[in-house]
Amino acid sequence: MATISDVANRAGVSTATVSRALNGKATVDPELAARVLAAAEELGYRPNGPARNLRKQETAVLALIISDVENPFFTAIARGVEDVAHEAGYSLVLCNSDDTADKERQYVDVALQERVAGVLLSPTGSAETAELLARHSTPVVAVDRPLPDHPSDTVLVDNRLAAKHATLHLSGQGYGRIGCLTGPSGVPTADDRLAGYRDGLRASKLPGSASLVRRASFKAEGAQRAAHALLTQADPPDALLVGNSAMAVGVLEALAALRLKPGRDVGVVAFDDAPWTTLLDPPLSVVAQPAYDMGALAARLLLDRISGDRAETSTTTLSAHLVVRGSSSR
Amino acid sequence: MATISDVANRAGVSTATVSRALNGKATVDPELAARVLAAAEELGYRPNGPARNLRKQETAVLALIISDVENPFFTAIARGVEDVAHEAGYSLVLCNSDDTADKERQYVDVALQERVAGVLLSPTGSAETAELLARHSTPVVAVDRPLPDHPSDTVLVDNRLAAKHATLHLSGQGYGRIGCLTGPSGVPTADDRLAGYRDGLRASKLPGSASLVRRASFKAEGAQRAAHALLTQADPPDALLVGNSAMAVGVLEALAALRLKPGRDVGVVAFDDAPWTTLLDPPLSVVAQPAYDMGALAARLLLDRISGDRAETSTTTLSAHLVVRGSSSR
DNA sequence: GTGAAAGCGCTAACAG
DNA sequence: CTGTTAGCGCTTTCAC
Repeated sequence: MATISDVANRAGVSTATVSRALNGKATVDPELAARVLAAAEELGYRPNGPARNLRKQETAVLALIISDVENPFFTAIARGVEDVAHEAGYSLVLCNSDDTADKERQYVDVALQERVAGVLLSPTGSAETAELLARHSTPVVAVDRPLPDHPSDTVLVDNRLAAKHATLHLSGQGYGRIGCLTGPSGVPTADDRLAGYRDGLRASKLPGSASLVRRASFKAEGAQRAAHALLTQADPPDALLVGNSAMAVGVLEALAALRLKPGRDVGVVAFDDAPWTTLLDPPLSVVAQPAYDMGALAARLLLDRISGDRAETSTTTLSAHLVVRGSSSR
Repeated sequence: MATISDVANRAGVSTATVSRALNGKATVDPELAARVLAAAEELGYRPNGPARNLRKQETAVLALIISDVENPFFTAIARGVEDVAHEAGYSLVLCNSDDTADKERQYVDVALQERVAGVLLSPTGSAETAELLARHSTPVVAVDRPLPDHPSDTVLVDNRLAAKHATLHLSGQGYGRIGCLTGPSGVPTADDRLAGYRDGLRASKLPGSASLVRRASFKAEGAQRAAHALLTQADPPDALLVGNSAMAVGVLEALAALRLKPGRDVGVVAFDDAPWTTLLDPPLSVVAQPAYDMGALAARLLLDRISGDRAETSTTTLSAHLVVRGSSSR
C-alpha cells in the first residue's frame, strides 16, 4: 500500500509537505498542495493509522463495552453514543461482555492496548475491571450502572424511583398482591428495581413477601420459568413488575400458557419500551428509559474529559417514565 | 504509560528479551522470563497496540459494517461474527452505515486506514465502496447482499426462493389477492423478495398487479403508511408478504387501526423471526433467516482469506425457512 | 540464549 | 513556505 513517501516522490516534494498538505495545515503553497492531493489520489493513498496513532500518541476511537448487542436497550445506547462520536470525528468499537467479568476484562485490556481515546462501559460489577481502568489514565464513563469502588463519570437512570412509581400505579389500579421479577442479584439495575418495588409496596401499605419476588437472568427463558413458578404457587401474585423487555416476553408466554390475560387476570408492567408492545392485546404498560439520550450524554461527557475540559467526575441520573397501556388495568 | 524499555530496565534485560518473553517465544531463559513477567505486572504494562501494529504491519481487528445496529437481523449477524472472531483472537469494530453510501464509504475508509485485518460488509450497493475496497488488498466478505461489480466472498440467503415459498403458502391457504410490501428499489434483498413474490404468484396462477406492490424503507413507519394505502384502496389485497420484522410492526399497526385481523381478514407473512411474534394474537407467520450462522460463516471465510488459505472467491447461499403460525390462515 | 540496532510510516520541531 | 531529521514503541534480523 502506498506510503507518504511514495506520494512525496510522485509530487516531487518532501514527506513533511505531504503531511502538511493532507492535514490541511495553512502554510502550504496552494500549487504544491494541489500536486500532493493529485498524487495521493492517483496512488489511492490512505494514511497509515497505526503509524499516525503511534506518532501522535492518540487515536480517534472510542470503545463501548456493553453486555448484549442483541438487547434493544443497549443498542439504543449504542446509537446515541455513535451519533455523537461520529459527529466529533471518532469511530466506535462495540464490544459484548455477555455480562461476564472475564470477557469484560479482556475487552478493557484490548481497549487499553489499542490506546483508544476513551471507553464507555456498562460494568458487570467486577472490581477487577474497575481497578484496571483506574490504574491507567484512559478516560472512562460508566453507563447504566456505576463502576464499583472507583468514582467516574456516570450516567444512570433512576430505576428505583421508576420501579416505585410503577408499583404505586399497579396498586392504584386495584392490584393487591404485586410480585416482582428482576435480574440477578448484584446487578445494580436489578437490585434498584427491586428496592423501588419494595418502596412502592410500603408506600401503598401492601404486604411484601419473599414469595412474591423472583430473580432470573435478563432473558426471556429464565423469566418464563420464574413467572410460571410464581403464578402457580399457592397465593399467586395478581400483578407483576418485570425487569426488562426480554423478560417480559417470557412472562407473557407463561401467562398465555396458563390462560391468564394481562390486565384482566394479572397486571403487568415491564421495564423498557419496544415497538411491538402496542401490538399486543392488551398493549403492554412499560417503564420507558431514555436509552438513546443516555448514550449521547455519556459520549459527550467522555469527549469532554478526553479534551480535558472537566476535572471533577459527575454522576447524572436521568428519569424513566411510566407509559400506561392496557396490561396494567382490568 | 509504561513502555517496553521501562520493563526491560526493571527486569535488567534488553527490550528484545522482554518482547520475546512477553510473546511466549521459546528461546528465553525461564528465569529471565519470570523476571520480565514480574516487572511487567508490577508496572501494569500493556503493549502499545499502534506501535506493535505498525511494526508487524498487521492488526488483529475485523470491521463489520452494517446498516443498522438496532435491527435484530443485523445484530444476530454481529453475534455470529463476534463469536468466531473472538474465538480466533480478533476484535470486532462495529459500524453503522445507516444504509447510506456516504457513511459506508467513510467507515470503509477508516477501516482501510486503521489497517484492519479484514472487513465484513452488508453493502448498500454503492459502486464507489466496492471500488475502494477492490483497489486495496484488504480482504472483504459481503454479507446479506452482494458487493456490486467486484466479485468477493459472499454469504447470502435465498430471499427469492423464500419469498416464493411464502407466497405459495399464502395462496395455498386460500388468499387470492396477495400483496407485497418490500424495501427500497436497488436494495438486493428487497428486490429479490419482490421477484420471489412474483414467482410465487405466477406459480400459483394468481394475478399480479402493480397496485398490489408497495416499497418503503425497512422501518415501521413507512411500512405503516404503505400498508394503510394498500388496504384502503379499491380492490385491496387479502394477504401481505412483508419485507422484514420492523415493517411487520407497521403493517400490524395499520391493520389494527383498520380493525382488520391478521389471518382472518388479511393473511400476513413477514421476513425475520423475532421473540415477540408468538405473543401476538394470532401469532405471526415468518420467514426465519439464519442470521447468526451467516455471521459466523462470513467471519470464518474472512479469517481463512486473511490467513491466505483460499484463493478463489465463493458465494454461499443459505436458505431461509417458513415458520407457519396463525397470521397466515383464516 | 541474549543484546544492539534498524526500521515500520508518520508528525513535529527546527533550520533554512 | 519547505526540507531535514528525530523519534513514537515495538519486533526482528544479525552478531555474539
